[in-house]
Amino acid sequence: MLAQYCGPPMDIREIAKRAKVSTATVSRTINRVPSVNPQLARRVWSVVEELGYYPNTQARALVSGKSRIFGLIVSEITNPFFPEIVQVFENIAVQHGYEILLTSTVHDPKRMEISVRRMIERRVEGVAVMTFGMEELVLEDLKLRNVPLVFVDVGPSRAHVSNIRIDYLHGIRQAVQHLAALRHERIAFITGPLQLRSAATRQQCFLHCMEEIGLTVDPKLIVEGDHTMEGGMVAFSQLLKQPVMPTAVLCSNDMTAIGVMRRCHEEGILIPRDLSVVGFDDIRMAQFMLPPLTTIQMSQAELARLAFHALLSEVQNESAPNGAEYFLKTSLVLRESTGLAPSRKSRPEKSG
Amino acid sequence: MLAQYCGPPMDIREIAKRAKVSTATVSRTINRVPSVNPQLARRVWSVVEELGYYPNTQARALVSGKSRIFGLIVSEITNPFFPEIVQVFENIAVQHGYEILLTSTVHDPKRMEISVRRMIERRVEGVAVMTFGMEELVLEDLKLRNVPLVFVDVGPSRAHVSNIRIDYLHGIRQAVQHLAALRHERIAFITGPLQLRSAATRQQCFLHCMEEIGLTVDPKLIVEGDHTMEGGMVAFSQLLKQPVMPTAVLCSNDMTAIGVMRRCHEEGILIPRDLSVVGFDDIRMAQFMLPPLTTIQMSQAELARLAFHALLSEVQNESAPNGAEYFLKTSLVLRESTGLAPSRKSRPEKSG
DNA sequence: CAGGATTTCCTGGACGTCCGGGAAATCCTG
DNA sequence: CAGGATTTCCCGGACGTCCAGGAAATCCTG
Repeated sequence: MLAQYCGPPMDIREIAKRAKVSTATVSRTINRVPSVNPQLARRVWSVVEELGYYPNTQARALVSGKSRIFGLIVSEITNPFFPEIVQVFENIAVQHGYEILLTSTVHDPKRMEISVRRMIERRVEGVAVMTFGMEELVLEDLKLRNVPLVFVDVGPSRAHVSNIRIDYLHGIRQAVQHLAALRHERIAFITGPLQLRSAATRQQCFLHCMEEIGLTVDPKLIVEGDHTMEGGMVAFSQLLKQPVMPTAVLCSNDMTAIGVMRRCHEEGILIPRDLSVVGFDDIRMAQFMLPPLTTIQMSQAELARLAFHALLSEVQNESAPNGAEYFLKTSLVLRESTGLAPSRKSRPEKSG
Repeated sequence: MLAQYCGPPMDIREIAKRAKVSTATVSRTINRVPSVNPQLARRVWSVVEELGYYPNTQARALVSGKSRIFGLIVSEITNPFFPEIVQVFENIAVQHGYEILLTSTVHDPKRMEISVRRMIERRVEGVAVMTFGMEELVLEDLKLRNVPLVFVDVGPSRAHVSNIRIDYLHGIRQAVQHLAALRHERIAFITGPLQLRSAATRQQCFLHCMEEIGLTVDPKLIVEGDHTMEGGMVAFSQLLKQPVMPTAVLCSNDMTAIGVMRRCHEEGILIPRDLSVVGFDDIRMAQFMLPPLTTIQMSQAELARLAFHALLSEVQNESAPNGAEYFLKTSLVLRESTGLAPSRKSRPEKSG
């Protein structure tokens, strides 16, 4: 039970006084150093529980030089892609006694700069940069201080800088071949913002996979989106202006695909009867769409796990001399937004 | 420009030495105390910039007794309701020089307990509890320490405990009257988990508003959901078993409504032709649905703002003696998931 | 130029914790 | 029971910063 004691000096000294031992003994007790007399330890513990004493992390951090905080930089928490990353990252962090300092730069360099400053001031032990290819200059500050970093896709090979390389090709190839198997030939691609390394890579993979199976890509069927739903709608509107419609659209991410679906709904285009749609990311929302979205999965949970362990092994000095590399696969998950290509003459009816 | 200097002791002492002043002067300089000679100040600043020095927050916290951290407890980050709260809360916090310690108890008391412990260890200056009516026992620990708290809906009137009271009635009344105006009479309600204070209140408001305009509520049309999409699907399946279908469904939150829409899609029930659906929360996803979901808005941004400022005025000792109260309105936003009630004769057929 | 009033700076301690070195207590051995 | 080897504990200092109080330098006034 917690006592009524409320006086300010609820510190290790107070505990020591009440347990009639020195502060050092209290310290060793709560840190479970074995060389402390069990009887004393019990006395200490009982006082600790009675007073509801919790050690002061900042004091600990100060003397140990370890803040036990990791920074986590994402581009936008409200982007449905990120919450699960945050969730999983936080879970694991807590399990390992770490706290996380979360920041969402809303693609704003100034916010990025501020957040880097915050992280340095709090003396984070490492930072996971989940912005997918925005190689930010401000991060130089962190590198100079030898703060371990982990990037996705883009990141220099350097000491204390790890990288998670994503195998976009695998999932995209599956998607393209899936569409091809369904007799699709005019396959459109809506890209992300091309300054994003990951978005550029996805496009290249698409082109590569099409070529691989001998399908030609009409350049007019490649349009640029911005990874938002609105961008997806706009991009798809452009596609609608084409003399010959594509029969399938592959999107650089799920939000784009959702925009496409929305636009289709407005236009009375039925998915998958008239058009097949494939997304990328497999955000949770994808399975909630009507129809549920076929998409290429890139496990957010796994990504978070990799990022955390990359940082953890850096701080535990198990680091590779020149930055470790981790790999994450992507793969197609089939749902209901893809179907047989409509024949050019007569549109086949959806069979139940 | 940052120097190549990388030695560990990058502290206030190092700056003092290089600027040939005492540490106190450096401290006062970076804290912008006016009583420092401008010439010295410039010398200090130039050294600070040159070395890229950032003061150590934990040392500051230790001596000042202020961690400049607020805790933020949400039920689930992956629940689309919360990311925007987190986003806005974080924004304002940073503007005020605060950091946030985020925790999502996944409705797990043990996780809640751990997170409270983490917060106490980091000596948070206040905690916003955004779990909507889970009055948690573990929070006693925080109250005992006089840590300012802010709750939504539920929370004792006590010193250092503020409350945000949500006016559910306003929005729900608008929704009910909107449906009534569209000739709906058999209106169903899918509740949330009833141990949640906010969910129970929403249900009561619904009943009240129906009675208010002389509509009777068939008890069979009140079914319990759990605020998830799956729960919404199950609940709606129950409604489908009724001899007479409702013509409209009001849901305790948007995810539930999305579940209903999904089930309708499977059953070939067209929204809004055969059934009108209204959600609650106005999460961003609501406008992405097909058709876009009519829902009752409870501004997440405003909620976050209120919560932050409640804590801020507590730490600034502008606190009301017995806990302040804040109020947040709700109101209907019309989209496309509601329409005229279908005539009573023709029941919607399953279209295959 | 003396004397006091200000301004401006520095010294020394404190915040809460942990660590190294050494002192005291305990045990074992002969 | 003496002597040494362990175990178990305490004292003093340190982490990086801020603050109180006092010393030094500067200014003003008569």
